[in-house]
Amino acid sequence: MSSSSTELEQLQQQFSDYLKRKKYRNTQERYRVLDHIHALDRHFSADELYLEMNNRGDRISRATVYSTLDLLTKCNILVKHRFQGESAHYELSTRMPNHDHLMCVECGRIVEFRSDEIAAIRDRVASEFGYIPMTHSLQIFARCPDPLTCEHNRSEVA
Amino acid sequence: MSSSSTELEQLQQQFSDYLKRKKYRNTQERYRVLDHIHALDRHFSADELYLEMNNRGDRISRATVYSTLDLLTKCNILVKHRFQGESAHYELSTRMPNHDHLMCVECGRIVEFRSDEIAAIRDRVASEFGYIPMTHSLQIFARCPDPLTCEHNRSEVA
DNA sequence: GTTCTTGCAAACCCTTTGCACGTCT
DNA sequence: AGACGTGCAAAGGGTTTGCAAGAAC
Repeated sequence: MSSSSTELEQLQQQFSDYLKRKKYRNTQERYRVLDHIHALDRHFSADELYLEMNNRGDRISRATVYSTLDLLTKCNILVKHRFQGESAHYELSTRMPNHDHLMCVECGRIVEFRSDEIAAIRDRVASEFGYIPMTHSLQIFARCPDPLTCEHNRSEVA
Repeated sequence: MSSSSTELEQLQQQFSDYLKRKKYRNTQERYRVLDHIHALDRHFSADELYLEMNNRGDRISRATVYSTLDLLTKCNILVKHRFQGESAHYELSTRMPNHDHLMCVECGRIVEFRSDEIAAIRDRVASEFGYIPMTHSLQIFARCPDPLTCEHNRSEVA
């Protein structure tokens, strides 16, 4: 039903609606950023996106990349995650819906998992406070089960 | 039942157990940081803590503050949050248990709310992957209902 | 034509690091 | 005594900002 070009068109429409609603301008740069993101299927940082676009000859400045990522986050096309000790990472809201992250506090290992319950709680809580729910970012901190690779074992065995 | 000195003693014991387990040393600085945090009842950043301690004549360096906050986070005495665009914020795990944060993507306003369900999901998910659950940080992104103060209204009314 | 956006580079802020000195065991 | 931790200041990395040139309306 939904071909990949249709999905991109939907994102462009969503972005365009937002820009119009806010009286921001429809610039080529903003749509070039969106197009490039759509071609990715993973988390990425602002700088990774900046470098990849320029490596492809799709010239753009860091300032524009940062500014556009901010707009795309505000209109709910992107989700922004701030993992421990790392730069901000973004991903399309439509990519792998309702997944979250479990991370080891010792070695930083990250596991992605799905939970529809959390999205339900999110929508309910936001509505209770009169907010319009958009998205969420949940990080569970835990200790990794791997005694061999986890730095856990500075001096203990498990 | 639990006086405030008892609560502090429990935290000190928890910290001391962790340091012993890891063969880290029991330094005065580490316990001074813990004592100061215990006296707070709010979120704080590393730099706020550094400044407050030094303003009180409780001299300590930034490097030690950062290092100690990291240890306190790893042993589950503190939770570390990374809110949008801000420096890392910490709070005692025992402060207002099981609460999370709802934030407006437009104006940054933050609402704290309680949900025991999320802690239950956290524990279940961590166990499923064989991890030892510790804590979590959930941020719900939404749009603020206040049309007067939320910057929302660059050009719209609601 | 006016206003907004872009690009560039410098500035900025938070955090980490290197090294000498001090402290814990 | 030896190893680890602290303090200081400088470096580092990600992000934001100021300003001139360019694009959108």
